[in-house]
Amino acid sequence: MAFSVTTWNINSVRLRLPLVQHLLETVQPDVLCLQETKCPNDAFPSAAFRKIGYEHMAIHGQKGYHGVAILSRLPLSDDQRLSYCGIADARHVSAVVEAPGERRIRLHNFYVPAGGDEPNRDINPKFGHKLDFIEEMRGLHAESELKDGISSILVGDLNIAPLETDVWSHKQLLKVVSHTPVETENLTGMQQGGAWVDLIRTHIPPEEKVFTWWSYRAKDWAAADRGRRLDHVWSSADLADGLSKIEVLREARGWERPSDHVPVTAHFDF
DNA sequence: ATGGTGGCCTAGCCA
Repeated sequence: MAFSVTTWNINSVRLRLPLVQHLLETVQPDVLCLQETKCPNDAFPSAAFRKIGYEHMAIHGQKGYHGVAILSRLPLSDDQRLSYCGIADARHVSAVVEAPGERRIRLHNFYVPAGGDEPNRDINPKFGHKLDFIEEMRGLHAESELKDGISSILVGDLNIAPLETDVWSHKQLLKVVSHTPVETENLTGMQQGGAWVDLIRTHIPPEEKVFTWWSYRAKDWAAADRGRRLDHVWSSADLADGLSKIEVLREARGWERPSDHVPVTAHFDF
């Protein structure tokens, strides 16, 4: 039984609607999780997605900033929108997908705060917010619903590149927000404490560099290749064995009017 | 080198 899920920080779903449609028509994932939709719920382009077979949606948007959405060809149920750090930002949406083989999977879709420029919470409240957000995410466990027969997948733009090979230069980025030790330790601590499996890294060995984001500010993003792996696909251990392929769509960074993030797809064969 | 580019809330934030 095949099942696939894609995560993509789209940086405005309305501006890049044609790119999302192209992805859905070519990659054809069962589920697409978007971040930074930057779109209030009543302006979300639901009809366009329904028209190409993605009839089930769980959206959590707000005006101008953040925003997450789950689009699915398979039925969704029990959607939830969690609030972190007591702030009502649209940074999380979750739903249970009815996957093939009567498998039920809880999908969590996150947009973690970027954290500002200065990696010091005493002078930069955004960095403190990011650390607190990750700390609160520790409460989310991969096996929390397994007793009810529900497996878990956590995806999204976590804005942290944990491994040395998740950035173009480990040394040069140690003091750059997204790759500081306090962030990377907190993120890997969350994986261990919550028993999440980093699916990208089960298929791409830690010796190999892998990036999902390249800054808009580079003159030539491909030539410089100064990327970071900010986007993640994690799962509960019971699903990890079923992973058949991980696809990081690097070419999407070269599309017309691209997002600065590329889609990552996990293919399962249960 | 303290820039650079891009999106939305028109112009200052945020990434």
